Amino acid sequence: MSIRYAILGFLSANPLSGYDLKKLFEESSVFHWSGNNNQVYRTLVELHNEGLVTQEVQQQADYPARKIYTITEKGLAELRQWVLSEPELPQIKSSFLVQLAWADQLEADALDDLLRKYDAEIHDQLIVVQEHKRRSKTSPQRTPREAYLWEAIMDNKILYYETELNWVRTVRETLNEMGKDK
Amino acid sequence: MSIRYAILGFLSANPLSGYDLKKLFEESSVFHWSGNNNQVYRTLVELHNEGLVTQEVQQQADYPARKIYTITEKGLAELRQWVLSEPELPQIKSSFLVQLAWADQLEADALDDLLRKYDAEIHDQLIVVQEHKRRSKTSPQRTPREAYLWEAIMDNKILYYETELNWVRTVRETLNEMGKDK
DNA sequence: CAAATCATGTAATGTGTTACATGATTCG
DNA sequence: CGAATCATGTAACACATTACATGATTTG
Repeated sequence: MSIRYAILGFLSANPLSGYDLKKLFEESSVFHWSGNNNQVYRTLVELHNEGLVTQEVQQQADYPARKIYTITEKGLAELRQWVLSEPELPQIKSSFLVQLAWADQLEADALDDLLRKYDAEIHDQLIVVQEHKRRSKTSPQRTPREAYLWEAIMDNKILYYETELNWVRTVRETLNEMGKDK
Repeated sequence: MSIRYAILGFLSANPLSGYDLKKLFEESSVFHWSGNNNQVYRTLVELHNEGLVTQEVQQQADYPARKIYTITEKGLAELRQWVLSEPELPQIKSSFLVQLAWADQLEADALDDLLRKYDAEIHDQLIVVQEHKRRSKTSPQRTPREAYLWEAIMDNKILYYETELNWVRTVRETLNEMGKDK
């Protein structure tokens, strides 16, 4: 999947500029792109060439001009079609699990330190998404059902981090138990 | 993180050929690379140039020659250092959540269908990793602690899919409840 | 006899990040 | 007065996938 459908999605709620989209991606944890300019601006040019969006230049006094992109009928159709396409499995890249796989060479306390740091990182991130859900600004919320869907998406993230946190704590405890036996 | 540490990790247990590594990546769900030739063979050449592995060509009657790679002291040192490096947050790319975000345009039954398909996919994958854990072939298992670490890694995956499955079922039920009200 | 396996490798393309570049304005 | 914000865009590079290519052997 590429960023194009996420962009079409945002535009289906509101016309936006590249800069707006960039910020939406930066702020969001669900839309996993970093919000780098290169990708956003290039994709908008592509979508424009394909006639999925229209462009309107908005002049502003004392500020750079904004290019406002609006989704077309064709763009809406493409989005609708993609939303109906076969769901894919989430792709998880956990460099931490790879580290753990070869962590047997470490001393007990170095390993515990690693787990402690991972615990802290996950915990921080959990706070971030919980806070995010409370504010829930990214959501268009046009209908009650849409509001629920966005809430469910946030809950998915929260559940993930909660599960991860429980897991790492169990692992730490078990390893410490094992350490005592030696 | 790049594939190089995963390769060094596998080589720290056993000398292997590029083809062996490719298959390990293909079979594994934890090591998230697809096992494409390009990356594996190129990375091995790089590691060889940097002196982190040595290469030995093994001639075989009736089969193509294999290039067996063995990790060097320098390679082991680099691996050890990486294992101690700051753990990173897992990167999750869920195109399904992006689909859901814009799924309010769908009819109730089309949306339910989407959720049902996701449920099925996750369920299948859960079976795969559970089976994987039972066989647990990828693991070198040199010490009891290492055996536990590999088990914990498998459990992490299993917990993830279980949580995901519970989540999608709750979402489906809630949406069906909401549908009745109409 | 077709397909899969063994084993290597390259080409083309997709996807994503960081850093660079510009230039005015506003905020601390 | 330095840093951040607004707003656009490009260059270079990192990481990853699919497909192509070869050629013998084994399995269904």
